[in-house]
Amino acid sequence: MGELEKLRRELRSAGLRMTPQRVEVYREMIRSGGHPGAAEVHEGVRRRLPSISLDTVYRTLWKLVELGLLRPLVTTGDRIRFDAVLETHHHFVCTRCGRTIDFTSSELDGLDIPEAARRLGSVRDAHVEVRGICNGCAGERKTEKGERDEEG
Amino acid sequence: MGELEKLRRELRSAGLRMTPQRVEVYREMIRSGGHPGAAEVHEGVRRRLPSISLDTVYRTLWKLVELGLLRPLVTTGDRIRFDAVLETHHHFVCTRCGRTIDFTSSELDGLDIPEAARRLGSVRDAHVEVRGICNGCAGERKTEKGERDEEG
DNA sequence: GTATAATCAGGAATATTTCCTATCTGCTAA
DNA sequence: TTAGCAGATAGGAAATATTCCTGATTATAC
Repeated sequence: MGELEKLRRELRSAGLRMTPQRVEVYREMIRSGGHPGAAEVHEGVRRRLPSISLDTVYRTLWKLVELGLLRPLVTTGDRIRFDAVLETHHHFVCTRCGRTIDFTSSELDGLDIPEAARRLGSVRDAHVEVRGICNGCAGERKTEKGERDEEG
Repeated sequence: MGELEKLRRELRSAGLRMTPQRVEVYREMIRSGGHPGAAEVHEGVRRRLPSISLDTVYRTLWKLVELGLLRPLVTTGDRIRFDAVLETHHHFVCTRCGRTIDFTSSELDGLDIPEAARRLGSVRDAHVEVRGICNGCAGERKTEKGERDEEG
């Protein structure tokens, strides 16, 4: 299914409108492939919708999270970053620099959700968050805390 | 091992000092049992160290994250929340209200980390994040976005 | 004990995120 | 196809969380 169809379907089933702003924010998230923050998304979408406001970007991003199309990441303290939920993937989070790196794993997909979790609500999906020190940080001897910000 | 011993060990091996502020911030995190933000921790610690500054609380929380003793949560947009990494537990995150609920699962503990993740750096731990709609939100028909804030 | 590098308190500064509201628009039903 | 309306947007203002800066203090190794 095309990604826009997915968007259309989710918006529809939630009784929300398919506006150009919503379409472009979602497309920008997919196109970026990474974990952009609201400001990056705003900048990207402006190329197509020059007058879109930052507030709309924020509202839209959170709305898409609610619809399950995006996922906010573990915070790194600098800003909120988002991740497009496309095929299943998992995250390696570096506790030193805060970078979140995607990886895939067929073993981890299809992980079955234990009863203890299902009891808490209706489950939509699950993913694994692995924490540790990334190779980049392990290499450089000293990493200032200020670098928590960076992310690819 | 006592939690304070763990703190002492981690601080030591990182060449950091064991200050009363660090001890109390960590103890407060453990005592809270939940997912407090910096302001709550500050308030709690003040009972024992009335003059501790909010800035110190922030610095200490991030330092403890770096040491692997705390974990920042998936953001909900309002503030950064932290989780003490004690016995292994996992998270159910409600995409509607943003609440993060702990659950335990012996099946999910001891999940083995795939090569694809180990390649990215030195792994410390892993946990599963299940997403869906919590029972609370499923009950109330309408949930305003503003409620993303709340958390127990 | 003492030297010394690290940490602290407090307030100021920054930046991100959200709020407000008049205006506009996508969607549905006729 | 079009009218009507609930819902969405823009733009700037406001709130709030987070970090930075400095002189003073403190924990630890020796």
